[in-house]
Amino acid sequence: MTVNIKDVARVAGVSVSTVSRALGEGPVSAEVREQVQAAVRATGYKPNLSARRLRSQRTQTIGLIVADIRNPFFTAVGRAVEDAAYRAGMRVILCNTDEDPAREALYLTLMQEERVTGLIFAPTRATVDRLQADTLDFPMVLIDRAGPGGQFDTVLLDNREASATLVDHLVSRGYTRIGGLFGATSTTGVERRDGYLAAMAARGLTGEARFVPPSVDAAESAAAAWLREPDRPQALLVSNGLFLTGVVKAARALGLRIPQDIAVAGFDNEPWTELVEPGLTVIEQPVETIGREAMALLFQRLKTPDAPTRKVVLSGRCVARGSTAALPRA
Amino acid sequence: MTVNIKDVARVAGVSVSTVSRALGEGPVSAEVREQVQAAVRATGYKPNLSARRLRSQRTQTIGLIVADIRNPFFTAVGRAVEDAAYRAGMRVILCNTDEDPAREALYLTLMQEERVTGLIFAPTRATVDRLQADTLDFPMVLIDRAGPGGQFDTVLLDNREASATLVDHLVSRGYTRIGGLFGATSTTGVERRDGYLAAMAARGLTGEARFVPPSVDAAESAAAAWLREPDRPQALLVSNGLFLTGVVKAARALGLRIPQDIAVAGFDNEPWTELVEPGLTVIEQPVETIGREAMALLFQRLKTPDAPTRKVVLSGRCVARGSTAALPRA
DNA sequence: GTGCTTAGTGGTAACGTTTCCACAAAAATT
DNA sequence: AATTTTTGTGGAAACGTTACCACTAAGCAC
Repeated sequence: MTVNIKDVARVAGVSVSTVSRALGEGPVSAEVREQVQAAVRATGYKPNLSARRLRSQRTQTIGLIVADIRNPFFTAVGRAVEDAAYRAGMRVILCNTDEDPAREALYLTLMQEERVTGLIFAPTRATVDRLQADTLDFPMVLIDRAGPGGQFDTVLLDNREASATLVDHLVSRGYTRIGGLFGATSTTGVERRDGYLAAMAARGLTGEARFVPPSVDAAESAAAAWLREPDRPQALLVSNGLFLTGVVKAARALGLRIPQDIAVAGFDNEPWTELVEPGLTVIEQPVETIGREAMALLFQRLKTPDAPTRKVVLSGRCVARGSTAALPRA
Repeated sequence: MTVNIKDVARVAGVSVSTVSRALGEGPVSAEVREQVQAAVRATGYKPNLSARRLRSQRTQTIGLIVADIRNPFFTAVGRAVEDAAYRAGMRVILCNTDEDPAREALYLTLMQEERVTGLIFAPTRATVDRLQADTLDFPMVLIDRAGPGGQFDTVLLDNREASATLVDHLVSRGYTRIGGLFGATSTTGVERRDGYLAAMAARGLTGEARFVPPSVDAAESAAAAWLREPDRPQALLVSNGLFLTGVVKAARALGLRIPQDIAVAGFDNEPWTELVEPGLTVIEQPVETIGREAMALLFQRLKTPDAPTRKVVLSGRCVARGSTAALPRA
């Protein structure tokens, strides 16, 4: 049926092992290498990666488990991870969990069965505590979300700082009654909540944080309900790009103007946040850096398995726009 | 080192073949199956997928090659493909070509080496003509872009119709000087251009189509240049979601109001197109359907390899918004 | 009771590579 | 010139599965 290394060997008039060496490393005379390459071209030989992986015990595959590739944060990170992987001659297996712990568990065992070289994982709060380094046969790097202290290499945003930056920004523009909308399933949501509450307290203000399931629709209805309340906040701090869409939708639906009726500040500097009037103030996450750094940590770990665990904390950049324009003096 | 099927057999007190049968199909007594499962739990056995694939000659893997997963169209399609694949117990290998023919060729041979069960591919114009069914050892389904007539199963939008719908819509709102911005590397761009020109001609109007490389920045600078010309068009038809971002950016930068100074109609009903004032008129593509349908075609082809090639053409839905509001009578 | 199917099991040969080992010839060292 | 090292090569044993074949014991029809 399909041509294998034996066929190439026969055509080239050399042994199987010589073909293997000619295609990979190993001492082969220039003459023989030429013959082998010619035989490969003549036969249309394509090495079988399953066989190679089985024999060599190196899969050259890395796993990437995220909540939802449609979340623009994960889209960008995923793309960066894949670029880095393919550049290093590795493949990527991508899995979407939709923040469902059952699916996380499923994909985690899939990764074991694939014998991945390494894994990059953005876990929910529910599974993050169950994670045990010693049950895995490969290194794992956590992204976006914090794991149990010091067990895994991690790369994430300084979420407390970022939230505080947004609070400070809002307060400096005159807002005092500021509400916060956070993702319920991730440690990220919790950290951003904490940073928000701490910054509010430091200013002598009391905040109100609400948690919502991670979807545009959930954010929209939560925001709509909140904005209909008689003593609705003057400003909303919104924990991610999906939520931002929902919040702006809700504001529009209620006929509320941004920022006059409700100011908005959030996360993820998507192109459209600049375009929707009057421009949304956001924390820009260094998404490419996060993906690249995660791969770098993974490769480092593979090289030096016993090195101490590293945690890379990156700072976001505050992009101020019209959605948080200064409140007119009362 | 890592536990294999032999270890399980020893612990369960049965033969290797019995373990294999107990975990897969095949006649096994209830009692023995129970023992095997216990042994699997006790040993923490995880089957080695590389070995399984090599021996069974079934990789249960499908390839997905797209231009850029960050293009929201491909993000959504990709997600739908992955859902369908995992539901069928298959994995997905995702590759981004950035519309580069060299990378397309690279990934195509990668797919051969992976011995994928099937491939879903959105090729550039440059490679689409080179594609030969007989050089591939697996079925391939083309998405979004048309291939050489009748050689491959295909699922795509009715691009001519969609463009014509937008033209008709614009004309009915009073616009006559309508320009078109299309992607240079895909047949999609060409088809949308054709539909646009035909519809214009049918109305007795002459159109002007410009092609740009597939990136936000290219679209932005092309649009900016066009809109600075003295006899700039009244309306712009924009061939995809990435371009839309660029065009709106360009209009904003030049201080042009939408639709008073420049009307805009485009493709891809992203959430933000509703939010950016005054709302962008777009053709909504049935992205989930496209992904699911591609997988369905693939499975159908695997079941009946010799069935005639099928081409599924889906209609877009026109979502009219403020960016194409009626022109005041002159 | 004899033959015939079928469920359940074990042994073993693949699947297509890479890697280890042995060995010869050539090259480098003493 | 004798020796050690290096270079290039082939044979064969893995890697961890599944699938094929052979076989026993049990069930069934006559």
